Amino acid sequence: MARAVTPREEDYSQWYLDIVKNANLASNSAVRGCMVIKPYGFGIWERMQRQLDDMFKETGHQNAYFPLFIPKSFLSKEAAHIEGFAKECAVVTHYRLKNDPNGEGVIVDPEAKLEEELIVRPTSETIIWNTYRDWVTSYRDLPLLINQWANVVRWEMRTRLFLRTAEFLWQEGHTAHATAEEAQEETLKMQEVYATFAEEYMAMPVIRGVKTESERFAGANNTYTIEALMQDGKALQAGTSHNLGQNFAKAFEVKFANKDNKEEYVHATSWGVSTRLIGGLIMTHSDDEGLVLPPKLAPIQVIIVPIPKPNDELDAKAQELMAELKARGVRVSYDNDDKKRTGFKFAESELKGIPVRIGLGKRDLEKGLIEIARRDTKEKSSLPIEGIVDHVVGLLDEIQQNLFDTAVKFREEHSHHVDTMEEFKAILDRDIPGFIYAHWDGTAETEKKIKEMTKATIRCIPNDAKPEEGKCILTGAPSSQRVIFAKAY
RNA sequence: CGGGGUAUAGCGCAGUCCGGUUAGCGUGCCUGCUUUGGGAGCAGGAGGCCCCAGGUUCGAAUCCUGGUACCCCGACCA
Repeated sequence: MARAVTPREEDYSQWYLDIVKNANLASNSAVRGCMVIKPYGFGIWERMQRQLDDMFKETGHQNAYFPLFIPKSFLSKEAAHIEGFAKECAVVTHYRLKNDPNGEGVIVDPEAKLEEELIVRPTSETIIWNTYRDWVTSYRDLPLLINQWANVVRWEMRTRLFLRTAEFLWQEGHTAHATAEEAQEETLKMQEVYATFAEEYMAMPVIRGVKTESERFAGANNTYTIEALMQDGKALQAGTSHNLGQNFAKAFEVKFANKDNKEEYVHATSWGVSTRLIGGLIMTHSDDEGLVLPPKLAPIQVIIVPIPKPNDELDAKAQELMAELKARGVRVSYDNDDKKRTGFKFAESELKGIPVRIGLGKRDLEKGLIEIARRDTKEKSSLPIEGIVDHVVGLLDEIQQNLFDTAVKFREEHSHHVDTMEEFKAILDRDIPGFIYAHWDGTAETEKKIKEMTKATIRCIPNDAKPEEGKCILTGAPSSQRVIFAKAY
C-alpha cells in the first residue's frame, strides 16, 4: 500500500493536507472555502473548548450568545472596523425563495428583498456593543465580562483547512470596564490565559507580544498576540487579545455614570482563538507517520491493540486494563476490530496521533509482559504487567512534557538575532527560516518595505523585549529594542 | 481580481487529441476461503445522469457553443 502521508521534506503543504485528510480531521465541503470538521477533528476542538471555557470561567467570565446576523449599518459605525472587514463580508439580501416559474428549481423571490441587508458576522463587536448600550448604565454594572462560542464568516480569497477557512468556529470575549487601566489589565490577562493554554495543553510554545500598528485588529488601540513557530519555519498567530479603548463605546454610545454621577464612556477589550489552533497543533508536533497529539488534548489517549487478534482471553485482559485506566481518568479505547490486521492497526494509531499504544500480545502475556509504544518518540518497550497502569499514567505526562520541550528546542534553534539586511535575507532564504530578532525604526513605511522585499512581517514586539540600542536593519535609524520578524501563515 | 489547471464509481486516476462494441484501472466496499507479532493473498460481486444546458452527427465521455463548480500560483488576509 502506498505511503499514507507525503513526507514533509518533499512538500510541506501537501503533508499538512494529507494529515488533515488521512487522520480524519476535516475535509473540504460542497461550499467553497468551508470545511466539514469530522468527528475525530471535532473531538480535539471539544477538548480545547472545554479547557478554555474552564479558564474563562475561572477568570470571571460568563458565556452568552448574540445573533449570527448584523444589520449593515452597525458595521459602519466604527470607521477603522469597517475598513478592515468590508472586503470579506457575506451579505444577506433576501429572506425567501420560490419555485422558478420558467422551469425547475428555486429562485430568490425578488419581492422578498430586505429593507436593510444583513451581514453574516465576521466578528461580533458591533452587535455586541449595540447590545451593551442597554446593559450598562452605572459603574455598578462594570466590569462586564462576557464570552461567546460561535461561528463567524470571512470571505477569504484563499483558504486552507483549519488555518484559514471562510467559516470558522471560535470564541470571542467582549468585556467592558470602567477604567483604561482595568481594560489593559484584562487584555494582558487574556493574552496570558491563551499563552498558558497553548503551552500547557497544546504543548505549543508561544511568544507573547504586541502587534505593530499595521497588523492591529481593525478598531483596536492595541493588539496583543501569541505567536508560535511552525515546523516549516513560518509563524502562526495563534490568538489575539485587543484593547479597544473607547472606540466602540463611542461608536455605540455606551456610557455609564461613575461614582461622582458623571457620564463616561466604557473601556473595552475583545479576544479570540479559533479552530485555527488545530492547524497549529498539527504543524507543531506531527511527523511523516501522521498526526502527533499532546495527551491533554487527544480524544483517545491510549489504544489497546490485541495481538495477533481479539480472543476471549485478550478481550478480558483489555477490559480489565481499560477499567483501571478509566478509573485514573485516562481516555482509553480497545481496537477489537477483527477485520483489520495488527500492522494496519499500528499504522492507523500512529496516523491518528494516539499518544500511547498498548500491544496486548498473546505470547507476551504468557510471560507476564505488555508492549508499550509511545507516539512521540516511537519507542517501544516490553514491561511487566504489574504496575502497567501507573506506568501509562506517568508516560502520558512525560509525553506531554517531551512534546513541549521538543517544540521549545526547535524554536530556539530557529530563532536568530541579525543586524544587517544581508543576514536577514540569508536567514529567510533557508529551508526553515524561523523567527528573526532585528532592530526596526518603528515606522510603518519601513515595515511595509521589508515586507515587499522579503515577504517577512513583524510578528510582534515581545512583551519581554529588553531595551537595547541598535540601528534599523533597513534604514539605519536608531532603535531601542528588537522586534520579531517572520514569514507567516 | 489576474494567471494556470481540473471536472469520468466513495476516494485517486486512465480514456478525450483522432467520435463507433458492454466506459476501464488502482484503492475502498460486500461475500467466501486461506492468512494473522508492522499497512495480507486468492476468488467472486455490487457500485456510473462520464459537471450542467444547448448544438453537430446515423452515433458524443470524446467535436462545437455557453454556463457552473472546485483546485493550484499570485495579489489580498485579527
